[in-house]
Amino acid sequence: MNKEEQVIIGFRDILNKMVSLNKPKMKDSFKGYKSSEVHCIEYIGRNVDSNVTKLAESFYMTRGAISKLTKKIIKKGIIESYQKPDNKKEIYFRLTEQGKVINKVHEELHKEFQERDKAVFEQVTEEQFDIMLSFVEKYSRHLDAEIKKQGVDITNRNDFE
Amino acid sequence: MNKEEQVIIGFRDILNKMVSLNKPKMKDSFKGYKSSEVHCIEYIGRNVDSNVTKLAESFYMTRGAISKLTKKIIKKGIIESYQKPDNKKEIYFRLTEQGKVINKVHEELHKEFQERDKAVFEQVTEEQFDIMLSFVEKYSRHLDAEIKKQGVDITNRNDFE
DNA sequence: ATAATTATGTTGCCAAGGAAACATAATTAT
DNA sequence: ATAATTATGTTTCCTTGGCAACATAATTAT
Repeated sequence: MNKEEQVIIGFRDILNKMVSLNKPKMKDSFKGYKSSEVHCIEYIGRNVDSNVTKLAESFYMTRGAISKLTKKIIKKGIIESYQKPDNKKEIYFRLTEQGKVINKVHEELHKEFQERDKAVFEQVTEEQFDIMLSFVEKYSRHLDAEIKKQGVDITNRNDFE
Repeated sequence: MNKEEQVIIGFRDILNKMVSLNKPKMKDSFKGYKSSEVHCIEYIGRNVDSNVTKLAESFYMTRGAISKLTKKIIKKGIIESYQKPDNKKEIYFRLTEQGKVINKVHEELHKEFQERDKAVFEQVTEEQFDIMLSFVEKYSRHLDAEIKKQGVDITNRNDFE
């Protein structure tokens, strides 16, 4: 296996391991809420005027799936939808008070995860971070260009190559 | 967003974009076979004495899911199972002739993907690769240790934090 | 030797999410 | 101004895969 593959597969494994580790904790902290729901809350908490399309693009999921997910958490009273007077098409989401509480807990958990992995990141120098970020940006832009070239819809599930 | 997050989220996006790009190509090349099936074929082609458990660990999926998946592609005649005389418990898989053909096509496709992204990787120096690989290895080992510490089962789905 | 534990694989049930068809609003072309 | 195209969101149908209970084989403890 060459180094290109090693980097990609290495990061895929890291991401999978992080999920394996974080999911049970998430479950404990958010009795009654699914992790997908919590992610949704997180995104809506961070981004004003979130809508189905933006969520779908960010999560690499279909609009259909997001539509169902948001409907479910609206019913639970965690988020609410609203529209703007000059646009009858787009439907935006924001957190309810209850949602803000959950988001707070989630942020705490995030800090706990960062704390857990601090030892690893402390060993990484600024320069090394920049090298990785530069690679990420270049590769991401390259893939964006290819996606555009081939007219692909990126809103699909993540099960990796 | 700090650099730690940027690196992780950046790689997550890259992986998702790669899937978005590769999936349609896979579909075209393997009419009748799902991408999950092709991955399974690839793994079995590369690793002798593959079994349900090893596949599950490699794909971060449950044994149950792999059990169903392998049963399906056995029915299609792409792989076959066998056992060893001294072990009545473990069931191994190998490619059939038909499976080998598919695997060949898949390898070609892989080369095509590498060719597509060559421009990006050519810009990465050996030293930069090593920095990324060193990070990947350290982080991976750290997560392994945490997983062990918490007694987590890693065979679960990949939908990222 | 026997019992308890662990490893491996399978099955049924259920939830999550993709695909595609659809409805409606907004934008662009003519 | 009108038609065609594009963007956004929803719904139905179906597949995938997790979960948990289970069966059986192998290993370890007693």
